[in-house]
Amino acid sequence: MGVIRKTKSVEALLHEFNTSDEAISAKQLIEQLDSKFNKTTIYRVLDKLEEDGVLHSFLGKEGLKWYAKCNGCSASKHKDVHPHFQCLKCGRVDCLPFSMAIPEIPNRKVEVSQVLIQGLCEKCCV
Amino acid sequence: MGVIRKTKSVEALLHEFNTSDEAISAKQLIEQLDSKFNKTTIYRVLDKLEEDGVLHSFLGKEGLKWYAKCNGCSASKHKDVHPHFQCLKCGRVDCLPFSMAIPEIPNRKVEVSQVLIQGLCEKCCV
DNA sequence: AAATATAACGCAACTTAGTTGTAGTAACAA
DNA sequence: TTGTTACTACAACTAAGTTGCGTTATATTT
Repeated sequence: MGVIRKTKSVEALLHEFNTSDEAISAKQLIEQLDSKFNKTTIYRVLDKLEEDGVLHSFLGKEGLKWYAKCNGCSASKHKDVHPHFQCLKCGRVDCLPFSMAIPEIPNRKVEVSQVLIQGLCEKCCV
Repeated sequence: MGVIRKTKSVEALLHEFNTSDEAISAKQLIEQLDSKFNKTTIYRVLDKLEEDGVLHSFLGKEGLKWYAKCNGCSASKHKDVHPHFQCLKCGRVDCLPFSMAIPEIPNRKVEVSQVLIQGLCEKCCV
């Protein structure tokens, strides 16, 4: 399937991701768009956008789900191994612009990988 | 602080981690020891054991919290960069016995890192 | 342009991992 | 054995995310 209809919620969410390169958590989107859309809608649209390969998702600290625009990654072969960076001070998350090599492991089949690096971001480092 | 008193719950939890090298999720421990201990107790003892450097924790898929015995990692300098492997079929999780180099990032301060690799484990690969 | 099919939506109720407050209990030192 | 206080159980809560379903909106067909 995928995103078929161009509805207001789809456009609003895409707009959020187009105005910034940072990752956005589902929680944050729900808070931000609370007056306009129901949280169920937001979760479902995010699911769809991920299925379509428009966004990819990952878990930040405390198990919150984050979404970011897919740049290199296709919907079919979704083997993103670029790390995500979460600032421990301001909470912001972004995708780091390089790949990390995930090693093959004897007798196991690697399918997906997630690297979460935590620390202080540029702004909070000063 | 740390684990001060040798209570039944502390012993029972340590026993679980000593009889296997696999990681165990908080959820699983609560199910397993449900008749013996309250879930609050289990969460609190796990916290303590982690503070003490006896266990380390990380998030698996779906944001569940997993715990595993600390082998190399000291309580003070807790920069584990060994990957964790979660089997997508049977759900089992373990620590992979090698370290991964987490790169330094310009203008950022890396503090902790987490690598979660998902795929098929030895048993489910066949 | 109206009719139709169905994808998408809002709402409310639910699920569940994890947390908090508190009064009672048990570990351990004196 | 007594006193301090760390630890525990219980119940009530929090919050992210999910589910079911009747209604609405999109896009296709006539």
